[in-house]
Amino acid sequence: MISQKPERLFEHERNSGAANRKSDIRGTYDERLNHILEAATGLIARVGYGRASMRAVAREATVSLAGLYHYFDSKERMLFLIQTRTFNSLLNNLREKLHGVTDPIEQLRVMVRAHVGHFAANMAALKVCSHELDSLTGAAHDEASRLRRDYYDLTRSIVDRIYDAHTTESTLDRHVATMCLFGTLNWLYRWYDPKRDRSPTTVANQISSQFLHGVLGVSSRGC
Amino acid sequence: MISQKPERLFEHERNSGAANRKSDIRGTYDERLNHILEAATGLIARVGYGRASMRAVAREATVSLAGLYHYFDSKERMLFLIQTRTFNSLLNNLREKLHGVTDPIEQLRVMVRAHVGHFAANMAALKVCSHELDSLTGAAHDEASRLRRDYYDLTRSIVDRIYDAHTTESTLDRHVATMCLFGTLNWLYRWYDPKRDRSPTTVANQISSQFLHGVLGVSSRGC
DNA sequence: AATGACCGTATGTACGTACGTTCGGTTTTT
DNA sequence: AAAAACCGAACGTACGTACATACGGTCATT
Repeated sequence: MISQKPERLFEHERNSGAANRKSDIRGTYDERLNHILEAATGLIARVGYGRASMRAVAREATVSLAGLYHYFDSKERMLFLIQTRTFNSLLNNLREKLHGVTDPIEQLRVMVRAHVGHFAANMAALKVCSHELDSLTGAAHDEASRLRRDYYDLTRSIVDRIYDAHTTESTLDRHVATMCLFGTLNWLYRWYDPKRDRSPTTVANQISSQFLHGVLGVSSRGC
Repeated sequence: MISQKPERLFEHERNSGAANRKSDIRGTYDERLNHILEAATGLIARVGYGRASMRAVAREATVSLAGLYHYFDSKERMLFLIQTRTFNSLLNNLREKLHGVTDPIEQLRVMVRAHVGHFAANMAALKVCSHELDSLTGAAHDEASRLRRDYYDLTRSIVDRIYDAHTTESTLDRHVATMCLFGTLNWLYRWYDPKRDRSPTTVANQISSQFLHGVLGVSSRGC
């Protein structure tokens, strides 16, 4: 675990107990942190992490430059928080949607649908996570990688089950197949605009269908 | 067209005619420019365009900082040259390999093989082209986009022919299908290491097989 | 009920640094 | 001697971060 600053997130609520707080027009600590992170996410998605200066983030979030450093002690930690939150919500969302689904093929459809849906609802965040993978260093990079790895493992286990259940013998490498899927999904931010293009569900259906036929069709059993 | 500095590239060769040049241990103008661009490409691929300082590029290319500006008048133009050259060689290579191939399915196999092969031989350059798409601005950005667009159009025309020849009616969006393929290909730089993993040919075969089965299998005709 | 120590939140300002670029000059090549 | 190639040193700027400070609440003590 990494922690060195307030960032209590969900630890002891201030003004604890009383639901009616008179002060604090701007909301709780977490709400304000969220607001800042959302502003930062949008800006980074637009201009990239390197070119997103803390001054610009502050302007975007209507906070003073120094005020930012009350919520995180460095720019890199800000990016870390963005990535961590996004990946956690991606993972939790997927685990939840997967609950009760047993057919591997349906599991994959659920996974793709969840991912595309999550993308459509959080384009900026997913763009940042896809594009700024290596902007973190040291322990922060490791922890973010661990989260990404969890997401991969979960998806990979679905792919494995599909192979095991439907394929007699196959020349396809499962890692390659999984990475192809991730490529398709992580590249979305380069071209897909849910507002302009077909609906997330439609796109998700096409992606899973193509992937499933691609993987199953290549096996010696045909369709 | 964009040009405003020497960058003669292939214009009047100096030392023309004589193959035996006594001077110039360091080679012709183009050779030295290439050397610098290659050094820059490697560095940018490693640390990203934003963090690749001109000082570091100069060090990497064993040129003085000011010496760089003899070859291009700005950092952005350096990136532009890298992207332009890579895309041009990608396109020319593909057009050449496609020559004489008429079967659309074989055309797609050729395209994927060419791309993966080109990637394996120029990992750093393709990484830079995939990752720093939007680091160019203005006219340079437009011209790079145009090249990318040409590459897309060429691939898209193959996909179209596949659909037209082998599909009676299909619910699949051709643009989506093409972008999925590009996602798979452009994401290679995130995970594929030809030295460690399976050979480029093997990976290319798997990618094209999956894609073809994915696209054809979904059509109502089955396999 | 009033006091005062304390904490969370927020700000303005300044520091040091690293960056892209330029300039004037020197060396090398033709 | 002219031109091309190259360089050291500097300039201006924009950045991340640190510092000193201020305001408003909370709460134990008086």
